[in-house]
Amino acid sequence: MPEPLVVLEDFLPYRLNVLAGLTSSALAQIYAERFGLSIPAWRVIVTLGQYELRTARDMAPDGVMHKSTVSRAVSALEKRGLVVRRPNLDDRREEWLALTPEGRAIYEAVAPEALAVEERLLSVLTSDERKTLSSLIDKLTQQARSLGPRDVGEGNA
Amino acid sequence: MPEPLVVLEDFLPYRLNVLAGLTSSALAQIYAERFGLSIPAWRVIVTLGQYELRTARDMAPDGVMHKSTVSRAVSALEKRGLVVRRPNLDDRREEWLALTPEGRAIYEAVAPEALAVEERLLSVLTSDERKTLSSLIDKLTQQARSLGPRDVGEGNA
DNA sequence: TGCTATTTGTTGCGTGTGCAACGATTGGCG
DNA sequence: CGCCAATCGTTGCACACGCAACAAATAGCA
Repeated sequence: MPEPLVVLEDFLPYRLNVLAGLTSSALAQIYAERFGLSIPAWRVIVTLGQYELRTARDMAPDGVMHKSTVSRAVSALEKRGLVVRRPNLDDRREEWLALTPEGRAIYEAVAPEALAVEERLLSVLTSDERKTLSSLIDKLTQQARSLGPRDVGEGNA
Repeated sequence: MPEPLVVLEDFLPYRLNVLAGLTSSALAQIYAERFGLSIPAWRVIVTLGQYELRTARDMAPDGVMHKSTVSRAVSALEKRGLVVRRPNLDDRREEWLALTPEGRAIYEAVAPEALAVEERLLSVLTSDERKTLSSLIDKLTQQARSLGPRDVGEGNA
């Protein structure tokens, strides 16, 4: 009898989570089944492919990943010989991270597939719509950061 | 030296996950700290507040939540006296679920706060932008479903 | 210099999640 | 009717995550 106060399927955080979850699981399947990578590992790989040399903390700008998550992902990648650590002699608290040749090979194999999934997703949008979407995501993300300045981790709704 | 194949901060699945994670953690804080609800529990509560009478499987349309997640959330809510189960005599495999008065009270307390968070998020968008966003999310969600027809769970990128 | 606070990264712990297997019930079809 | 497949929901298991505490190193400041 009582009219609904919230309609879940119209609730923005819920819808964002459903969409993010769908895209993530599509990608995670590739990362895992094809390359044995977790999502944190993928993020480390792609960051090192992008920046060549980074510290563990740089992997999680704004606390998108928890530092313990990064630590374990890096350990796993190092054990597989995909990433190497080098001491930073200027600040021995941190370490420089870099891809090994094997790591780079995986990066060069995964990246195109990830981009292909992204492109298949975006294929239903026009060029203008993509720009609009990007702008809207930026606005919302910025606003969300200003509201809850805590760590993110994964996310539901 | 090698140019990046993927720029993570431009990668749509990543950005979607960051945004979804930020909004989720803002909401989860309210659910948990203020009402002792997990996110699956919140979804059950809001669904029952919306539909009055549902089965456990209805809580997870399209497999947005795993059925085991729903099962445990319902058990916890029943133990707290917020939800009741009734056998469905027409099909004794499933059970009808409904909010108790206490459950409804919590629903009526949480829902406005959740909507307030949503409104604060959306406050940076114009009315037209909100409609556009909604449309874009729908298009992408539909496309994402057509690509990977598996369960969702949470989601990263 | 010396002392405290801060930062980087690791690890133990508790918890929540997905998966797969299962019991119970129902549906489909010969 | 009788049998096998499919569906609803629960639970044991393994695993990943976040949190908090921690060690090591550095920064800030008197």
